[in-house]
Amino acid sequence: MLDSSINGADAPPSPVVLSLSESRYFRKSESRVVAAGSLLFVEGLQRGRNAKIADGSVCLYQQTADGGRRILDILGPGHFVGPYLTDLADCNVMALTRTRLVALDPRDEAARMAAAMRRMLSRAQSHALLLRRNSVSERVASGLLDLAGQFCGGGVFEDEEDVTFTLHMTRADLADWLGLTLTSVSRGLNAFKRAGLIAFDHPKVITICDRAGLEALASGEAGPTRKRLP
Amino acid sequence: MLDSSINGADAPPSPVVLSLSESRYFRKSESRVVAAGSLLFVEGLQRGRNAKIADGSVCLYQQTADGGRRILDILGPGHFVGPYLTDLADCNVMALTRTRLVALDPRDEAARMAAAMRRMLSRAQSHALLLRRNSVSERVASGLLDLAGQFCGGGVFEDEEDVTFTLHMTRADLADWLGLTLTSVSRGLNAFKRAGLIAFDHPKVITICDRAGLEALASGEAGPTRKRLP
DNA sequence: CGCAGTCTTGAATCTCCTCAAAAGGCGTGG
DNA sequence: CCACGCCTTTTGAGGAGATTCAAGACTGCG
Repeated sequence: MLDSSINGADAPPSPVVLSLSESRYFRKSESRVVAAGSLLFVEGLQRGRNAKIADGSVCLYQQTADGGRRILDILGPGHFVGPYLTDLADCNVMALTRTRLVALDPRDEAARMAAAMRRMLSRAQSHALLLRRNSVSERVASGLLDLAGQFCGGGVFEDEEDVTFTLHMTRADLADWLGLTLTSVSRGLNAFKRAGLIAFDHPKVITICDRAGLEALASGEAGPTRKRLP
Repeated sequence: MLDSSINGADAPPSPVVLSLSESRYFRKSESRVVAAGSLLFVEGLQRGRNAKIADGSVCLYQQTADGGRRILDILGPGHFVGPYLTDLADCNVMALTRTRLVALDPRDEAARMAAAMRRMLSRAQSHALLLRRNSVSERVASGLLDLAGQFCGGGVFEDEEDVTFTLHMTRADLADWLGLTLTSVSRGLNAFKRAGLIAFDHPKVITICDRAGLEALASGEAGPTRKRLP
């Protein structure tokens, strides 16, 4: 699913496995392009360097015993990856597309990592809250808004114009992240499309047309189909 | 729900709201008993002290706009509470029973908080993984095992003997935490009881009889009722 | 062009939720 | 001490929504 999902114009034939602990690949103040589908960190790797995502997209996942993958989070530019994340709960990080990482200044690495940890904790709690709600619409809408906020080009995401971004993942990955099935995600996206909330011709290029409507669905306002606590 | 759920033998008539930022209530190397249902931190309180739970039970929750509560986590002895948690995502901490807190030695507070943050991030990710699985059995089994590990008396939880612990929360709180409804939790618990996995006469005192069986259900092995990725 | 993987869509099943009512626990007050 | 009321818990019947199974369209690539 995740492997070979993106078609880089000049991507190397085999994915480049890049371990940040190998300094020849990654030195201070050096940036390096990582091919799509490549593992940034191999499982159990203790040593390594923390780095900031400059461009591209990365997913934080967990390998299960039966060979399946559990996507915990999708991280775009501005997020930090590295041992501070992967050391904890035997998580791995994988690039979903061509991703450029930049090293951190060792002088303020500690402070950056503390802030990144707080940010990731907040994201994990928000995601847990999202998964608590059972509705497909809420989950898909929330996921789209999260991705739009991360990949909407400049990062402003303020004006009322429609924002377009590319999904660096398949429907199956999206379903994995949102705790749904492939078919449910597809149905949800197409329902939003029919309702005029979003638009897409190519399945991977999504345009958000009615952001307010999506936010209403994401917060469970319009149509609390199922349970809601008083 | 959360309020006045526990009947302390000599609990004060009205819950004691205890803010750790008030040094007269909480000074270094001083421990204090907190009555059930009392708020440890009021919403938005920025200042305060981090502390370790010595005894009792505490829940980390989020207040929603419509007045509802969303329980993010249940924390027992050994966990740390304080601004490091509540500052992040407008979370609150509330005692579920008589809880004793102890202050931290300021010399190693920073290291303790970093470790506590990692631990909470790991827990949040695990909980998100749990909520991704839709089955009632998996969620209830996982929740019981988590609570048993936290409140099983000594903390060993290794021997094959049955372990008994008290639920410091109602079925509704459990359902809130696990992303289910009250009735589903009750059904799940009674199904486990009928199956001989657990036992309880009093609804709040649970005995785990077949831990291996619970773990099998928690991991989704026995009876993947719904979706499972290949 | 054909193939493999991805995406869409349909129909049937099944789980969980909603609504509802009854039983049990707990503290209060007579 | 027992009755009463409040809250919690249990259990039933019904229905809505998601999943499962399955087949067909689309994209990208060799």
